Amino acid sequence: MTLSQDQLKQLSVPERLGRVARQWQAVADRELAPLGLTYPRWSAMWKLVRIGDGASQKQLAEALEIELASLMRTLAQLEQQSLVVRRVCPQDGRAKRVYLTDAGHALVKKMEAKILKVRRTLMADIADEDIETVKHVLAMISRNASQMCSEQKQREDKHGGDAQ
Amino acid sequence: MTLSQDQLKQLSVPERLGRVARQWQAVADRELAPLGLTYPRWSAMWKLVRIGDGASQKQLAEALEIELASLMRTLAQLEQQSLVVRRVCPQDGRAKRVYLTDAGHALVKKMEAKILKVRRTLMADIADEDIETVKHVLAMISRNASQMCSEQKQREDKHGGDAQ
DNA sequence: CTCATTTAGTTAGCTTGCTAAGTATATTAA
DNA sequence: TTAATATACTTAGCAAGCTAACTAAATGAG
Repeated sequence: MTLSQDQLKQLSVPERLGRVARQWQAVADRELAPLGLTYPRWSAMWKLVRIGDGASQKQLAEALEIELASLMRTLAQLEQQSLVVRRVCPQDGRAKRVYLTDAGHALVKKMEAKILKVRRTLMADIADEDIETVKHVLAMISRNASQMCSEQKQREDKHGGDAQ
Repeated sequence: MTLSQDQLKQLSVPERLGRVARQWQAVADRELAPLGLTYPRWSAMWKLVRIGDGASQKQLAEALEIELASLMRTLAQLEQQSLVVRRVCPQDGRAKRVYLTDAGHALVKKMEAKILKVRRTLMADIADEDIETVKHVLAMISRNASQMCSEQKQREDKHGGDAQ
């Protein structure tokens, strides 16, 4: 797990992203484990509070930037732990709204300090303006990736779609 | 897959890391798919060439920054595709050295252009000094995470190890 | 030399991301 | 109204990271 400066230098940016993301997740996971939560579970609850209790599964998935299908399992687990409930939306019979239970709300309160602690520790000694630069660069990469991705899809449609 | 600037702003740094890493990997995966390769497979071959054909599995895993156990599956697949072979090291009967086959070498040559294309595209319009900043910040986070991780482990050992 | 410890590799099984395919409800067009 | 399409959810199964537990070879202490 320990990663020397030299080792890190040999990795290109994209490789480092995945590596550091995994590392961050592992640390957070370990910190939140005593509450009986894993990274995807608490992050779903945390995000739900931020976008508003009662959001639809679809909205929550979008906010978390994961596929709806990926969210299903996590919500099922949280529901089984009686931390959230899903109820059909009265306005739209297809949609289901997600609500924290009382136990869920209580747990979110306990989570908060730990999440902030992890974030503060991992970001220690990093200048604010450097963080802004990182955010900016990540946004650029993300945009470039989205663009390249749609170009790739077009290409595939061309080749698969018409067999000229 | 498309990610608006606004959406991205709502994600905190660690969340963005995972998100962007997954995006990068998806794009690269799609680009390399015509060669019959997935991200972990070509990146193992690519790294093997860079650290030297004939490195041990252990060394390769370290260079890739993944666990040896995670590498096993990938190497087994590559071996089945006849792109690499694993042979017991004559100097150390425990270790196995990994070598590219002729087909493996040929494929690496084909990969190169595509990998560089992806990297160039995703990094387009990003200033070199900003990239340096990103590398630096990622290294800091990584170090902070390693440190926090070992503290967490110590805590666990304390609690589990001796029941004082 | 012999036994204990370390190290490299391996297997098995978990997690959580993904895509693809299916169902039920809403919406739109004819 | 009815049929076609779109949307929200769901299920099933794949991919590749991880840890834990095991084997076999090497190393080191006595």
